[in-house]
Amino acid sequence: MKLKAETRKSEIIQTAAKLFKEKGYSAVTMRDIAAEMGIKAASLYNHITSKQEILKEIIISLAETFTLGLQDIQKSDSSSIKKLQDIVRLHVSIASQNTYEMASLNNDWMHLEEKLKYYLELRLNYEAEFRNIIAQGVKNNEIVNGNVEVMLFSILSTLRSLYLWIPKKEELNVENLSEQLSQVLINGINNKIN
Amino acid sequence: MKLKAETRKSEIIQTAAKLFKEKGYSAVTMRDIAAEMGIKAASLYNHITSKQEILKEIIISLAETFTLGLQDIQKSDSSSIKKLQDIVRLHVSIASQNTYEMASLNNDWMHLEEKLKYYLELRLNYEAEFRNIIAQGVKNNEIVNGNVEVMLFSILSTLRSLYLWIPKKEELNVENLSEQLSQVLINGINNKIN
DNA sequence: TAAAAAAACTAACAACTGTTAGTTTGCTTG
DNA sequence: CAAGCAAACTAACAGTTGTTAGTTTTTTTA
Repeated sequence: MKLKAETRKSEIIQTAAKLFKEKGYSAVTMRDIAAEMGIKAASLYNHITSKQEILKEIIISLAETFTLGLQDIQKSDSSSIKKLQDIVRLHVSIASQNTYEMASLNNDWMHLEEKLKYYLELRLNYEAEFRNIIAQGVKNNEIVNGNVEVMLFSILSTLRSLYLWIPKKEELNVENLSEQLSQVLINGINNKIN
Repeated sequence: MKLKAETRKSEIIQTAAKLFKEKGYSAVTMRDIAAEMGIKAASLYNHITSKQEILKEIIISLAETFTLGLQDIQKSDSSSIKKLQDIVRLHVSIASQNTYEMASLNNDWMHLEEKLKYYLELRLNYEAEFRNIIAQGVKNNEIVNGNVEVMLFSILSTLRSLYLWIPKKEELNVENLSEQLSQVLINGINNKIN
């Protein structure tokens, strides 16, 4: 049946993502993935067409999830600060449910072949929309009149690294972490007494 | 002569680091490195003992540079905020001079073999010292009384990602970028009018 | 329970991997 | 200019890689 095949395929992808996080795409062999599942490498090909397909499925579906999430936020008529808080929550939420896949998205995108161009489009577009939200906030006087690129880079770097850090938190409360992270990213850590 | 051999060896390491940044350690072959230098793979072995040695040299020397830099800052009797500004400058400075090597440090450390344990020690120690500086600032009331782990993670993630972003800046003024980055990381981006 | 479908298996391939051994080239120096 | 040496070369190795073909086992379905 199609449904069961989909299930087995997704098990392979999940297993692969886990190994990709540990050693990177290139260092993981089809035999590694098979061994982790307790089968032989050749058996994988009953469910997938190539190693490359696994990587593509991991990265593209995750990248599209981010893109859709950001579009929703952008459409809303919230304040710029509120939009940034929503973006933080988006990243915490996605990263917490996809810690393995996030590693491939961050570190192995360059090994995409046919889909590389499409991925780069998604990423560039994502960054441009993010930048617009910050720039709009500066115009509004909601956000301090500083270097927009530095703000974008700073926030996005932190959000993109979440997957490395979330697994170490024993109790993960998405709402709580998002709140704390927004606080730090938006208001800084300085205790301005003056 | 010893001096000339050292030079050729460091050329190999630099070439390798550049390729490692593009595709990761595992995806770069000795033949790739050789081709980039216009020689054959076997010739590399007149200067280095293994592929593994190249990675070790890249990562360990960079990690030690960070460790030494942080120790200097820690020793000083500056305020906690000033120490954080110094750490930002340390990272901007090192990252701007080692954009290739930073990629290996961030993404390929798990492929270290004999030196893996030592690397993990250095990293854990670095994070602990960084955490202490923040915690001290909280005690001082210099830093807001929030979640120290979140602050540490947020700042360190940004600093560790600098190598991805610095090459895109046409004009790189270390002092200037450090200043702007400190501003964002420490004071946030919120334009508190109230 | 028999047929069909899904999922595993064995065996093998051609290409590629890091590395070694032995040899040749070309520059430096006495 | 001859000797010595650094640095390149060719050829080859044993192991690993992704993948295919063909076959057998297991599970599902009628």
